[in-house]
Amino acid sequence: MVASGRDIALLSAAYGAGRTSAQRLSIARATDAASGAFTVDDLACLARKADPAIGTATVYRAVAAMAREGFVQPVGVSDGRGLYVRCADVGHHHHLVCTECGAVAEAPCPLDASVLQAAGRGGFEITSHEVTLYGLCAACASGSAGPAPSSAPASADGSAAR
Amino acid sequence: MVASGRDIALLSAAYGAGRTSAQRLSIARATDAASGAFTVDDLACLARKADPAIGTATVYRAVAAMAREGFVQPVGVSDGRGLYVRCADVGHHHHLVCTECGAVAEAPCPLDASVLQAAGRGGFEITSHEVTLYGLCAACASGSAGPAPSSAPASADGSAAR
DNA sequence: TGCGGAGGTGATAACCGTTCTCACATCCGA
DNA sequence: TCGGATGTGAGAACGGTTATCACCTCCGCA
Repeated sequence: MVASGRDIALLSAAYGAGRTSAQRLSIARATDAASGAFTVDDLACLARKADPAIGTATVYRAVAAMAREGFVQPVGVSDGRGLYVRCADVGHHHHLVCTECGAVAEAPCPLDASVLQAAGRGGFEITSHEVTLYGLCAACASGSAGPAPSSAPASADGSAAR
Repeated sequence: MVASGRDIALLSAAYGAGRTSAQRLSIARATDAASGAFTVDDLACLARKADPAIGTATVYRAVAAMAREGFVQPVGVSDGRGLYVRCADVGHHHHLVCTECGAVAEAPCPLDASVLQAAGRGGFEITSHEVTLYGLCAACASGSAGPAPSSAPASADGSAAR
């Protein structure tokens, strides 16, 4: 495998201290190439452009490893398929999902301790939370409906707050 | 079918103005009997206590109809199975999920307009959002680990905020 | 009360995303 | 160079969900 210093940094960020391989590098690069949210299948297609022999099981294993490292984050389900996003920021944050083109941006946590405490009245002891914001990205909002990818997750799982 | 006035109200809340049936009544009652979050399979088991002949497809159709009416709400995925909760409040609200016993409580929306606007800096126009809070219910928090149902969704989909 | 159409039902097959298994290949430390 | 640990690909299996089809039930109408 031909890996530059940048690739080595990518592999270490994606898989931690585990073993590396050409396939895993292709998959890690595919997460960079993917704009917005992607399914395992999307990732497999992208990775196969670099290495057509990559198996489905390998992609699932790599995604699981990257999720374990926090390099990608699951953000719901689209059409019964798991949806992931590549997280540039490994700290605590949430996601803004464009319902038009599927683009995903990171957002700081909009909740603070007092808000969570108030929400947890009634004896609930809140330990973690999950926030996903849906709307239109700048490009889609300005009317010039951006290039909608074929796999655009119009709604992560249809359960957006009404 | 033997339906009291209360059952009629239940059916109308669950399925809107559509046609009713004994099976749908059993399924609507099962959502009441289910404590916390439930899968379609849980619901089918509960409904079959009243009517053992209810088919799987019927339960899926009924759940889809109830979700359309906002009578139940999807709250993620557990073990690849869709997870739903019965919503007493059809207005805008979110859910507190106990990671110990799977109990679900409703919580008022912890976000206000200014918070959402701040989160949407960068051109994102936020139209809706989804918040799920995880933690321990009063019973579990007090140490007397409540009765954990066999199907307890220890974590809705493992993607709770880190 | 009887009729007819709309729509719900149960059984079952099919679909499809995901996981498991197994033999083999590759990597890395000794 | 060797050997153990671990990644890989192919393909089968699993399991939740959906589609199909013939039949049944409900409801409005005359």
